[in-house]
Amino acid sequence: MSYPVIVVSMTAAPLRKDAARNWHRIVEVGRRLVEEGTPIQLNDVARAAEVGVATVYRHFPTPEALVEAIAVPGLEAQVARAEEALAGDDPWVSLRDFLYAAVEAQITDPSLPPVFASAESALPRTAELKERLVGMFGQLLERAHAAGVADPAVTTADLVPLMCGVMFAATVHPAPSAPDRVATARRYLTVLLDGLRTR
Amino acid sequence: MSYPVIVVSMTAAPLRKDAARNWHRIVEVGRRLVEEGTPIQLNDVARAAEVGVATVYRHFPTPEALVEAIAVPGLEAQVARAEEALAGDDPWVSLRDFLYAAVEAQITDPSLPPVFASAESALPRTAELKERLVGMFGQLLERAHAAGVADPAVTTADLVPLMCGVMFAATVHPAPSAPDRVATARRYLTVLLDGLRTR
DNA sequence: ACAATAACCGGATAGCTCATCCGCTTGTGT
DNA sequence: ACACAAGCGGATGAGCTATCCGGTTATTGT
Repeated sequence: MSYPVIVVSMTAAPLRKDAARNWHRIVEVGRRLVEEGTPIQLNDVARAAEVGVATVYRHFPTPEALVEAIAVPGLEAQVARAEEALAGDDPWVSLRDFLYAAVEAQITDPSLPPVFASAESALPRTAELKERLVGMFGQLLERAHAAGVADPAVTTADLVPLMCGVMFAATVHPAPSAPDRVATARRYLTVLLDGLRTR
Repeated sequence: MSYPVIVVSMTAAPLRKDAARNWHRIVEVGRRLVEEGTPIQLNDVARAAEVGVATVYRHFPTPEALVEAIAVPGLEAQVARAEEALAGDDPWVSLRDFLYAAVEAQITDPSLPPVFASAESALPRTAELKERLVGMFGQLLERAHAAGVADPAVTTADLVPLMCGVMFAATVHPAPSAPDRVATARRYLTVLLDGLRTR
């Protein structure tokens, strides 16, 4: 998993040099742990990052907050994809392809699912990205509704839960290899899309 | 939530009188906790059941084991329903109605979802019930396949994960009231069934 | 009825994880 | 160079888990 580095203009916090260094170390370690599927324990993160425990807790009050920070590049990538999708002209194809890409991203990057599954965010940056993303989800679905190709009984508010459901279904009894998990998730999404499409 | 009492002929263990009494007390407390959504802590259960900690751990080595014991009546009820469904003559209607009932049961009885979500069982009784149930799921789906009304791309092995996905989708951002949650779950199952059905 | 004995009880306790507090250090602006 | 704010880190206590073992209770055979 690697994303293009995007420099964000920090509106609020001009972090001190050592603080920034530690922040990066912590996120680095966190990313490694998330990737290998280890459940995140903040004290362990501190040790692995060669940083005091309090430093970790200062930056990230809970493991979820750390996961959110780790998820930010992935969320940004999704936003970019959603923008591309909205630029497409076939509402159904745009929606479908975006959702396939989303599912694949969520399997590949294990920091994403928990962020979508939890209702509120610990980090403002994540909250903002999620909100934008959900908005774009909504537009994509609205377009499909307007074109009469998507079941109007399924609303914008349903889309995120349904996608979480697909992810969950594909990982409850997890397939051994990552490619298998992607394939399974795609299959389940196909079923969902079939159910979503009007005929 | 209440089920008819079904006396099971214990093949292996004729429990001593006091042991049986404690077992019931523990399960009773456990059921109450599960119903009110409190995460199960075995030491708390012991205190609430007015029983030693070791007694609880002896009967149920892990919280999951206790949950499984609590889920048994619910599982038995599902088996009964599945048998009824298999007695029906329209493959699609049987499958559909059974799945609706299953979803409703799983929302109503919070001990059920974790049992289906975890791959292996701590209690032999639960393992047996789950196995039977999955087998009947399979038959129901097979019949639908044979009648050409269900997408052959979705196999028996997919059915449980997909149902778990529906459950998850309906509870990620949980609706306040239980009836609302049931309604949501039914809606999501409708989408799944639409995607499952061949046209 | 009464041992003998096997099954069972229960709580004290050791090991472990979590998260906070506070004395000290480091970076930053003047 | 100095002052001071910002940040550091680990010792520490609170809370939870699960085991061990001395004592108790039911059961079985006579």
